[in-house]
Amino acid sequence: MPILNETPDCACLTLRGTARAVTQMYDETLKPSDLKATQFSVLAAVAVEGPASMTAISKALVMDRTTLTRNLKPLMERGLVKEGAGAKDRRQRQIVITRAGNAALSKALPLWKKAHSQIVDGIGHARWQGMTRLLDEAITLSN
Amino acid sequence: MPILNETPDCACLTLRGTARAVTQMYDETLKPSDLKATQFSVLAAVAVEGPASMTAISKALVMDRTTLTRNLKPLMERGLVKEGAGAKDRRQRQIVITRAGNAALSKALPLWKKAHSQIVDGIGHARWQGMTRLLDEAITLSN
DNA sequence: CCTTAAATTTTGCATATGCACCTAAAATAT
DNA sequence: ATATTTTAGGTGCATATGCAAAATTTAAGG
Repeated sequence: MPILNETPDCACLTLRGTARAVTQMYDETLKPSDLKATQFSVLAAVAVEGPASMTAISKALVMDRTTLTRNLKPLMERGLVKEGAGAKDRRQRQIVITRAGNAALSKALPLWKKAHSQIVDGIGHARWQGMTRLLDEAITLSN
Repeated sequence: MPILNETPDCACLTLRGTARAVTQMYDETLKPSDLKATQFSVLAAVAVEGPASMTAISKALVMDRTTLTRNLKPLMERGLVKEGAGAKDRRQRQIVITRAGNAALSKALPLWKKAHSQIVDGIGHARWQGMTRLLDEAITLSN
């Protein structure tokens, strides 16, 4: 057995593993809404950011621009979001949520709340706040 | 602007975003070793778990069995891990690290330590311990 | 103007992720 | 001994992720 007994502590491994586990629970809980956790987040971001460019949405999600392009694709095909017309700059695409998108979001919201509570209530709101701060610090330290 | 001003707190979104940011930093730091963060973790797990079955390794990594199958593929093709022979049960595959795999791991280890320190030293060891506990709790709450 | 630089987004390539389903082999039951 | 169930693993399909490079359009410099 070689040198490595320290790697189990790996920050990246731990964070990725937790993200995987939590994502699976969210996916399972959101199943009746036909949205996956990531799709819900993207849809919510489009809803909140209003008509917005790809770059703006990707920044709101702290997600790579090119990843957003592909994550929007299934939502586009299902007609939950669309490309709006009000683009003064012809390079930009103004992404907006559709009526169907809002309906899907409304349907998914109570399921999301259930999944969210399972984590946040389980950990406790105060401790969850602290955890959020730590996660933000980890992001800052990565940049 | 609809109902959702609560979703920015989303546990799943926050955890996934942090995992993405941290992974990118690890990937960048590990670049000279020609290993990505996930590959490093898988390789380290194979090294530590010794000759072990797919299921055993996937459990050690808290990773889906089928995901491990594909994550091992590039490592296999590069000859960093291989299938050993000592399988009494013909269903099982005994995965072992190769000499080249150990060399790659040794080369990557100081880079991993650098990336790890950037997060853990930045946050502080005590607080990182607390964070690890919280992340473990989140996993438990997801099951 | 016109050339070059900058901004916005998409594509090619490669890996990462997991559910549903399939195959094969071993364990158990009858 | 044969049938059933359980266990170990892989495949098909779909999404998720991001770097490098391309395509398009706008802005800036001379």
